[in-house]
Parts: sequence; structure tokens; C-alpha cells
Amino acid sequence: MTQNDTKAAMAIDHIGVELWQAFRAFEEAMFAALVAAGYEDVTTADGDVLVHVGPDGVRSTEIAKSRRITKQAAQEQVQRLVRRGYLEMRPDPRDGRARLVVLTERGEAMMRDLVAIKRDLDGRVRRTLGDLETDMLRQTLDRVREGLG
Amino acid sequence: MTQNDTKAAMAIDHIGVELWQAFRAFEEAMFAALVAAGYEDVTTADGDVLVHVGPDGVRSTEIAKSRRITKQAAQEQVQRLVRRGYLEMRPDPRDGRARLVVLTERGEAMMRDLVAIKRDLDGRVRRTLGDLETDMLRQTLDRVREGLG
DNA sequence: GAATTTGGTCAAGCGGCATGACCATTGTTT
DNA sequence: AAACAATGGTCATGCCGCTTGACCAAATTC
Repeated sequence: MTQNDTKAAMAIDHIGVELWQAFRAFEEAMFAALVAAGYEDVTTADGDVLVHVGPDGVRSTEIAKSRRITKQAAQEQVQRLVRRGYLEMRPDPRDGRARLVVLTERGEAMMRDLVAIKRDLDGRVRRTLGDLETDMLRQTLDRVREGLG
Repeated sequence: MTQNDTKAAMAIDHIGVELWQAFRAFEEAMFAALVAAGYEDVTTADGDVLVHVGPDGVRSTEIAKSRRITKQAAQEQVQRLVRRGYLEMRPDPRDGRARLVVLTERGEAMMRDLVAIKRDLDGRVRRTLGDLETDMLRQTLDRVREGLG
């Protein structure tokens, strides 16, 4: 009851709550689908690294710059993904000092599956809300962002 | 350009993007307001701790249980907030072993200001969307969560 | 061809978290 | 009341992810 009083005092009704809950629901559903697809060990941190790896590969220093972390930290994150078979390193033909980070077969497969998963989740929302309301929601969310930004 | 190709390939259009952006916008606006109000050093981790501190105080072991972390970790997080003047410890009159974590003056002030900040942000959204559409948005977000959950 | 810049590694340290052992107080059993 | 279990917290230790700082090697600039 003390607990309830507290919760009541905290539960200032504001839009941030729903935003957070909806986002979390999406995220959790995404990770659940990843696990179901056989990618048990993928985290958001991994995702933050992987989005930087384009078809031509990328240098770990580039990742460091984009993410505003030290090159050592970026290197460590890349190495972890290498160890788990999602990335591999190879020399940069254009620069003898550099090493390129590229997706492995498994890495590419995972990214493809992830695209499918996101499409599926989007589809689930569309089935819940209907196309019209879904599109309206997305526009509304953009306006929210602008209103807050 | 390679970068753009990559971005384009990644930019599978899905509702998760807008959810994330809107949520992030809210969060960033909230922290910006906290800084503006003189609470420069508050983090989400701090918030996760503070929500557990009711008017009667709470034991750090309770926090540990709720957050599913070890009591040492919980204790450490509490201590950090104590060091910065938001929390203080005092003995539990009802249990000689226990120590209660309670808000200091500054801690309470911060929580009050935070409530005001959240109300203000909610107000900004309402001014952007109008009351009607805001309420609809919140209901829609709830349905999204249910549809995904 | 020397000097500077750039890509990357190595060494050491720190903060946040976990595990495991331990102490002090309280509650329970008989 | 005495003995034991359960509970609230602390201490010691170690892992992990990240930082700073020094360094090496290749490339670019002058």
C-alpha cells in the first residue's frame, strides 16, 4: 500500500510512458524473433556496430568515429562479432595499414533475416491497426518528434 | 555514396523507426530540461533507482530484487546517489539490521521538478497535436503494444 | 627524403557488475 | 531460554567494457 501510494505519486500520466512501452514492445518482439531464428546472442550493441558495415566493408576507426568511442572500444566490439562468426577482417587493398571489417555469410544471413523480422513486425502492427491508422500513427509520431525536438 | 547505399539498404521502412525516434526525442528533451533545471548529472540508471524510493524509504535489497541485480550492485548505485546528495541512508527503526534509503531535500526537489518537466513535455505534445489527437495517439500506442506483445 | 598524418595495437587502469564468503540481527522451533 | 535458520548488509575478488597514453607501421605532404 505504501508501495501503491508511491506508484500512484510516480504515475504522472504523460505521453512518454506510452512511447516507451510501445518502443519496448517492438524491441522485445524483435529480439524474441531473432532468438527464434537462431541468433541467440545478438544485442543492441552488436546492432549498433553492424549498421556501420556496408557492402564494401568499413574500417573499425570509422565505426569509432561514428559512435564516438575510442578505436580500442570499437575494435573490441568488432572482435566480439568476429569471434561469433558475424564479421571477418581482411586487408584493405587500397591501404596497407588498414583492415576492413566485412560481413560473413552468417552475418549477411542475419541481416537479411532481421529485415524480414522488421517487416513482419510492421505487418503485425498493420494488422492490428489497419493500414490507414498505421500510416496516420507514423505521421503523428513524426510530428511528436518535431514538437519535442 | 557507399554510405548512402548502405543506409538505403538498412532503411527498411518500419514502424519501429518512428517509435524509436519519438521515444528518443522525449527522452532527450527530458534530460535537456533536467540539465537546465540544474541536475546535470542525472542518468537513466539513476532514475531506475529513484523510482523505487517511496515516501517511507526503501531497503537497498528491495531495489536489488525489483531490478534483478545483486545487492552489491544495488548498493553501489544507491551510494552514487548518496554521494551526489540525492539520497541518504538511515537506520530502520523496525529492524536493527536494515538501513533505509530515503530522498534528501535535493532528491525530493529533483523528483518534483521531474514531475513538472514530464507534465510540460506532455503539454508540448498536446499543443502540437491537440488534445483529441494526443489522446488518440496514446490509445493507439497501447494497441500497438498489445498487438506486438 | 624528412616530417606529419593516419590506421591500428599494446599496456595499464577504472567503473559497474557478478560470485562467494562472511558478520550481525531477527524470527522460529522446541 | 537455547539453538538454528532466515534475512539485511558488507568485504574480497574477478570479469568485462571502456578509457587514456604510448607506441609502431604505412601513407601522405612538403
